[in-house]
Amino acid sequence: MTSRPTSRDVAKAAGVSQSTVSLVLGGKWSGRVSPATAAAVQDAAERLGYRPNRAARSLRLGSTRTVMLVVPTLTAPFFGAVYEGAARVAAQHGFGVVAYPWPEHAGPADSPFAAPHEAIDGILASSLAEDALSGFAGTPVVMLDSDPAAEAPTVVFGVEDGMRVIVDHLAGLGHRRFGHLASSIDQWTFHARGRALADAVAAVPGATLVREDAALDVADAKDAALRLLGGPGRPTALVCDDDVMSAGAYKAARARGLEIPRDLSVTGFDDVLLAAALEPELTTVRLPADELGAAGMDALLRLLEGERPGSLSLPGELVVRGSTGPAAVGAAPVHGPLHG
Amino acid sequence: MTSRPTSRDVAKAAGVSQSTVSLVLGGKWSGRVSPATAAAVQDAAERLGYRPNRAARSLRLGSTRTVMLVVPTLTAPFFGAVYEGAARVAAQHGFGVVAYPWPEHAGPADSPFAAPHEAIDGILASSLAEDALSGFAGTPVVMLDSDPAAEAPTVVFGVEDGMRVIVDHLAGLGHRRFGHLASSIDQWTFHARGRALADAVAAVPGATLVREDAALDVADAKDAALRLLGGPGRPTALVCDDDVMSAGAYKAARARGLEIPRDLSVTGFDDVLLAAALEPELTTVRLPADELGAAGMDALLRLLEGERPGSLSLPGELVVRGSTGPAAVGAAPVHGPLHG
DNA sequence: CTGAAAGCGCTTACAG
DNA sequence: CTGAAAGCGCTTACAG
Repeated sequence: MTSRPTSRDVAKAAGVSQSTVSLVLGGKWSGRVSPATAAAVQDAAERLGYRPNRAARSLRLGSTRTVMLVVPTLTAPFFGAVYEGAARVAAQHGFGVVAYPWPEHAGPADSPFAAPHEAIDGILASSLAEDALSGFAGTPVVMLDSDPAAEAPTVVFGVEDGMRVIVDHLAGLGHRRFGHLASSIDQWTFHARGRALADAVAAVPGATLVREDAALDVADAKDAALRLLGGPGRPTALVCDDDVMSAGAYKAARARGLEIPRDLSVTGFDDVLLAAALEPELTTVRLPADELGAAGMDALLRLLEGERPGSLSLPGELVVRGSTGPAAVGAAPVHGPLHG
Repeated sequence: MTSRPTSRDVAKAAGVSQSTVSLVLGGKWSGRVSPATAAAVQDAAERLGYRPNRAARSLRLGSTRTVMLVVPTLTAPFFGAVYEGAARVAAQHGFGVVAYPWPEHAGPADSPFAAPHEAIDGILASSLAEDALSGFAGTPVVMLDSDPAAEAPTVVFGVEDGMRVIVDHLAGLGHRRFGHLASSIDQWTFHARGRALADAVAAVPGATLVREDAALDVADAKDAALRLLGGPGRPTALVCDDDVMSAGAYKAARARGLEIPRDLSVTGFDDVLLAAALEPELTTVRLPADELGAAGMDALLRLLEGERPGSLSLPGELVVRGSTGPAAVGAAPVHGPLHG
């Protein structure tokens, strides 16, 4: 046999009909096919190396067993990990995952979905605005890392807890003057981080917070950090929205002649490769991106089966490395609340 | 009409047969359908928002218009860029791309391909050993970033030129004692880099080269760099196989009290995010990963059309930043060839 | 417990 | 220049 065997070939080999093959191989034979026949079918299928034709099945069933993962970019290691987690779970259920990078600046108009829209059963969307998917009404969707108040089921990180833990850590080291190196990207997670940080700092007696916004790249973050470190009463701790921004903070510190962590503590968020590559290594909150993808795919699969999955929040974990240390007593002893 | 329109619906709306719709929409109507009829069909299709059902087309045609991209990991930003380049070109031809991360340690046995094998037309494999795809005899394949001597068409980077340019740059700065921080990963590109570096150094009169191997992570690279910098007559320039390894070299330098680039020059390879995040910023060779993906997909698409695409080499580009500088005269003036 | 038949939506010879 | 028909490989009522 030169070409791939079909269910008809299996039927012939097992001496049964095509329907019986379908029943047995689809696992729906209990009480409908005799065990002996079922065994014969399974044996024949294995012998011939039979694998069902997905196109035929899709056509018949009206579903493609393919879901689309929409991410801002695949170039950030974070989203690569989301994909891997999602694809792992999908594969266990016989689903494939097609990734679609959707850059922030692309509107629904120039959507890259034109083609694939037809060929998917559902959408997993990560770190997108709620209305970005407006063209997809009717397609089941699960939102990752975005506003849990949305209609669709969501899976997010507990960024609020993450920020709280960072502030606790820094406050415990004696820091009271905080700077927030904030992402200017309009995404739920960054809004949430900003709010959580402000709340956490407000809960520390005598603590202050100043904030500068920057794009998610090293150069821009450096400029913003420079501003943060410029004035009198400069922060003794810089809380960054993201590890990449921390790299900018490091550069600004060096430019100002500040040594980390002696003169300045810096924290990140995400714990990507960068965190361990920096010198000193970065204290940050580890966000399990692959678990985000896996949990999201799990929810989407449930949704496709008619269930109504609830929303979920995955905890981050503080990883203390070398970039945080005791607040230098008397460092930059200008205005701003004093403390012992 | 509540469900998606089919070609039959379009036919009815345009007052023609299904065959005519297929001919017109498939662009095969020149001289077979009158322009007026064709226009009517196109109009009806647009009005109804008709989009062909891919499953049905796949079943009929026996091809899925889906290709698989196999990469070692999607967590490295490099491979994310390869995917984006490949997916862009594929989309222009109505093809989808499914990514499959295939970790180095996974043998053909525990291949994740079990399921998707059936549903793809071709394979784009990046940075894999030639025999990794042995289970896929018969499926058209294009190899990326791997041995051009393979049977399959390949697209690679001109790593030899890249190494040569690095050595020229360093030699021009007066360096003669080179250290090679080499990747221990068994991939063509690293073997090629190693050979090219050795050749280039051999072409510099009076130059020497020592080598240490390490895994592609910061900590392991640091240890190897420490060994390289340990002995007498230590290298004045460290050539790293990869930007990540350079981060390890930086740490080793600091641990040894060497300042970059005053006491030690360091170069990377790839030019990923990390290169600009390090302090000082890294001199490295930029490898256009998205172009690799795009060129590879282009070749694969040709292959699927029956052409026989040739192999291709994409040039890298030296990006000089702050990590390289003049060799300190008299630095570590021990044995090893002397020079003015 | 098992089989014959219909049909998912397309494309492509084939007949007119 | 246009249409009727066949068939890709499945799954699922339906009949026995």
